[in-house]
Amino acid sequence: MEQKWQESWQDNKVYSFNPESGREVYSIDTPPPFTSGTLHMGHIYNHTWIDIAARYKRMRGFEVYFPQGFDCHGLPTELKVEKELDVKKEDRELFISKCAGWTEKAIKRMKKQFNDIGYSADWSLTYRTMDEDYKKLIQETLLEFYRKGILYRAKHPVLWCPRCGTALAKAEVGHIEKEGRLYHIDLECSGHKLTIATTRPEMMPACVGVLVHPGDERYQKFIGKKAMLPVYEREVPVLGDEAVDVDFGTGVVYICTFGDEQDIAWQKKYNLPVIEAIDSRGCMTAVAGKYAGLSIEEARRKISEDLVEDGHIRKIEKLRHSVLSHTERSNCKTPIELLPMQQWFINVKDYLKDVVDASSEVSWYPPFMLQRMVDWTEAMDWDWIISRQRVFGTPIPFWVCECGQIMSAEDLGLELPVDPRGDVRECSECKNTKACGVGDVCDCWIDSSVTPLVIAKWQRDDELFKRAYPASLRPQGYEIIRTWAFYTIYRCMILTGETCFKDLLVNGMVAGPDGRKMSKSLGNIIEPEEPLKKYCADTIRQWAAGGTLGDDYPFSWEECDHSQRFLIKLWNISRFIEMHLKDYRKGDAVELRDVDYWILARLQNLIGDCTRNLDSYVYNIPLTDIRSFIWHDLADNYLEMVKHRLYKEEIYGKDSRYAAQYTLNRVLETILLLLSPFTPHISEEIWSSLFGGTCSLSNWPEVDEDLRREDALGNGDLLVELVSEIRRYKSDNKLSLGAELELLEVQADNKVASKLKGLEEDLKATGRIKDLRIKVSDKVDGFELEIR
RNA sequence: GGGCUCGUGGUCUAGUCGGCUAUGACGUUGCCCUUACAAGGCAAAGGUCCCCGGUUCAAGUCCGGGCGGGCCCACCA
Repeated sequence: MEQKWQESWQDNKVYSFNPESGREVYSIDTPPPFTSGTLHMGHIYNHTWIDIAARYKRMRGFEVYFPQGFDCHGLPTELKVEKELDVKKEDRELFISKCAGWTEKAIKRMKKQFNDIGYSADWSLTYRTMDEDYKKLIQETLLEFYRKGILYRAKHPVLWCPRCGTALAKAEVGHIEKEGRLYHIDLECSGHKLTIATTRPEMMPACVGVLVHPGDERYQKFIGKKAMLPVYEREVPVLGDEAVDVDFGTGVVYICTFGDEQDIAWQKKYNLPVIEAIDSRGCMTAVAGKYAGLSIEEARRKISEDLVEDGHIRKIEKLRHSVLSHTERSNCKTPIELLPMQQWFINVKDYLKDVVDASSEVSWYPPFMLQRMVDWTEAMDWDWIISRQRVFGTPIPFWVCECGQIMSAEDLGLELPVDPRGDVRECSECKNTKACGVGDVCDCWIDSSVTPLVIAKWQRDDELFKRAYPASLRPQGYEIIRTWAFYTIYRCMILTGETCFKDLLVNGMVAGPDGRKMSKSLGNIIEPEEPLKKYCADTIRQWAAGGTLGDDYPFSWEECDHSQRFLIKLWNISRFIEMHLKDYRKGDAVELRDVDYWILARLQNLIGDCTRNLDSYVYNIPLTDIRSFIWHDLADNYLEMVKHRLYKEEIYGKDSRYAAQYTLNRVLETILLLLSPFTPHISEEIWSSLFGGTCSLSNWPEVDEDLRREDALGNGDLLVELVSEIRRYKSDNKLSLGAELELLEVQADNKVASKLKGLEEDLKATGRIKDLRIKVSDKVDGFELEIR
């Protein structure tokens, strides 16, 4: 029946945002998944949390603003279109339309998957980063950054992926540990051998200096001299610098433009020339002489062979080291080169303190995740390279003339969005028709890092913006704190002067059933189709709710089994209750018994605990508590202890039966409400047949303090304990639980005896006892039983 | 190397402000069809709470040190 409810929710627009309701808006800045064509378990996990939050807040009386967008641009789509549809990038317009078409289909599939788990987003609010409106807004923000002087174009060594043929941001690269070689190469220096150690001999043509530590006695004498490079017969200065590690390799390092970030720092510090030895395809340039045109790996092999042959190599040792590689949002893993290139940048370095301040204003769940943001921000030493040499992306709205003049779409009086690629304009400076539209597109994070503005309709709908910005909640995984969270906080702060969200809910990653990170090589990947085929959505949702804030969480078939069994149990409980509520009429005067007060008191505690936890985005504990209450307190104990009152009105009286009905009705009503955010389908199904109306739009239950009676808790617990003793006796004596007992004699102290006064009837009936005797005795502590 | 985080029966897990016999699930074993449910119920076995030290009347919990995972960052050219 889940599909029935999903369709009903969608068709009747049950969860549509209503700006007229007058309720306080609770807006959710949901993560737009990349449109790969399918959701993975991580999405199921994360978005179930989001949906629980949305459903809970709705029941708490908020007007929940719950859009779901899609992040469309990206290299994987380009690669798929090239391969599957055999369309070439060079045919730009066709290529882009094919990418868009492919993405449309992907979104359709992914949207269905969202609906399959009972996702309560308002699909009329969906945004897609490839839409014209969306690109328009992105370009507006870029122009604003340009006007503020934060967006600039410059030639600078950039992180370059030779395989993907594009510049990358720091956040897109990481280190991969690899087995490499450390080459010890002799250089000639005033009649002596000076031996450098390097992992990259192919960088030799770009060598512009040799460095030693100024305190290193072995090499002090060389400082200020010139060293002769083998093969190239070129002299470079020998310099002394504190940053050289005397213990690594030979303690002599050669600096090349550019081998790593340290080279950039040294080149700047000593004002050394820049030699570009590697081109954008990852091949050696003309300066490499006889190695020109070779790939990096070929050149490395070749030059090391030549150096060995000529006797310049003293030693080659194996070395495990980390290689900067293209690791994020791509399975490319190609080593990164640092190439000086004209690129577009956004100045972040001058705003890092503001980002830290803004991040600190956000309430982080769990709080320690703030530290990750602070660490990342404080370690940031590069501006953000936003240009990508790709095709399917948001174009950068500028024209650059050969003379160096830059003109924005605004300068040209053009309406956004624009696609300047291939467009040539007259330069406003030199008046030549040589201003070419920028051929690059934006980094995907440029698209996605203004989602709080997009959803709140920034500069489009001031009324909505006032109510929906800052977003109430930003849910996301910890792996994109340094990207999505960082960039969003930064850009929205620049654009609005405000921190863009109030609460930041951080989830961990979904691990495989073996507890290890899901990966192809471990063969432990679970696709959502698999569990969704076997279990229903309310089951998967319970699994997802079991995760803890910020922690990685394994997928578990056992947990699904248990969750599924719980649903069946709940179904049977409600069937039982429904059966006994057929003739129940609400509103008559009710005289509750001790056991009734007991279950109702426990229910009040449950409501309080659940509310407290859900308010701080903790889901695993309340779900466990609710399930335990239903299974054990309600089903195992309460139901068994009131059956006699329900079935035998002629013995126990009409009032007693009515009190039990009243209690059952109230308990069932409340637990369905508590469960609704977690298991909306079954809650709705039972609710609709028993109570009418829409469970998930009802008010969240409030604690009734009058029912929170300590004495009722104590009395009920005593009854549970006694019943448990009787069950143990029957179990030990291989009797069925329905077997009648001749005698139960309770020796009780005064305290227990007085508690038992209101429980005798229930004890006798539940235990099937013919003769119940209670004797007050000061010899016992609590109670002692004699059973026959 | 730095930061964060975790370590609880065979496996996973709860444990707030230190407080009685350490929670629950899965699995295992025995028994039982209880006028909702055998996809159930009742019960049993199973623990040096990673180790060492400290604070305290009292430590799984707080502090210090160590060991071992995980994640992030930085790197060694």
